[in-house]
Amino acid sequence: MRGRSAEEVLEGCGLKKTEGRLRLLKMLRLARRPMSPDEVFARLRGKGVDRVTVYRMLDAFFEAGIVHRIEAGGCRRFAACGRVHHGHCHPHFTCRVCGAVECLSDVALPRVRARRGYHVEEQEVYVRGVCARCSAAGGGA
Amino acid sequence: MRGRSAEEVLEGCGLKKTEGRLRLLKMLRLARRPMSPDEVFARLRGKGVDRVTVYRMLDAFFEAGIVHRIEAGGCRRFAACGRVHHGHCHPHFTCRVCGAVECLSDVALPRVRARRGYHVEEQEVYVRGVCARCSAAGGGA
DNA sequence: ATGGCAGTTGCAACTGAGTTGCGTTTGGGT
DNA sequence: ACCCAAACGCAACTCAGTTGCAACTGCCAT
Repeated sequence: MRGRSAEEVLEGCGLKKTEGRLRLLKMLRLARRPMSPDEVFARLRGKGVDRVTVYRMLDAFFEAGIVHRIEAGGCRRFAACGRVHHGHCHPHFTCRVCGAVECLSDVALPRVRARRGYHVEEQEVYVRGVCARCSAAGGGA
Repeated sequence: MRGRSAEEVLEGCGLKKTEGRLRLLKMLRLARRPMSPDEVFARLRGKGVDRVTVYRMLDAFFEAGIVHRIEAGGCRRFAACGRVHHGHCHPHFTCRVCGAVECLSDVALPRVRARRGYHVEEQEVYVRGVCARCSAAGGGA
């Protein structure tokens, strides 16, 4: 996925290249961290994009596998952080102080072994704590 | 915590022993699997317990550390599954077919190492798939 | 035992994320 | 250029969870 333009990515998965989608996809790729639908909507405000459309675009991206979805921080978040597909997973870190969410793409993820008879399909790991910036600012106290 | 009566548990953490709390705590301990506030409310229906009170009792139990809270399956769930305290964690399994959630208390949980400067406080692991019963019934197909 | 009060509860109204229905617009294949 | 499924905007709705407030009740001190 990295190295391909937003246009190519949309084309490659059969999604129409509308102005809103291109804008959203580029935004997510630049953000490099999971964004909530609300954050997305706030940034698109004034561009004539509806709240519902944001949800639908994000869902479409997720369905197409070009974005991954996490549930951290009380609401859903979406991220385009390379090599994304269904079932893919890496840990996500949520800062208790500033609320920021990050993908720990570089952290190895040990898979839980299934119990007898169980069929594991995907796995998510959420880590909560204080991020480096807030720690340095004494926010962890 | 195991081996102590519900009354002793409440007493031990400074919570008043009201009829509703005792009933709820006993229910959670018998359930042995995470229950959503709604499931709890459904079971207490007719007992004159308000929906808001259910939320508040669950929060109080969680604050007191006698119950743990997970976010699996789109809504919050609470479980009293022994040896519970803040920051404690074990994987939780959600069945894609029947929606049931289980604690995998017996599964070893490898901890994610923090990045430089980060301060990890708690970690949750969610596993999604098909449970043994649904697999056997062919639900995973 | 009883009096007081902080902790707890019930009710009603609210919030905020996400969904649904439907009529209109538009990308892109022919 | 034409057409139609896909995409969009709007409005109204659902559902989980929260807040404010008045009434009630464990439980501790007297």
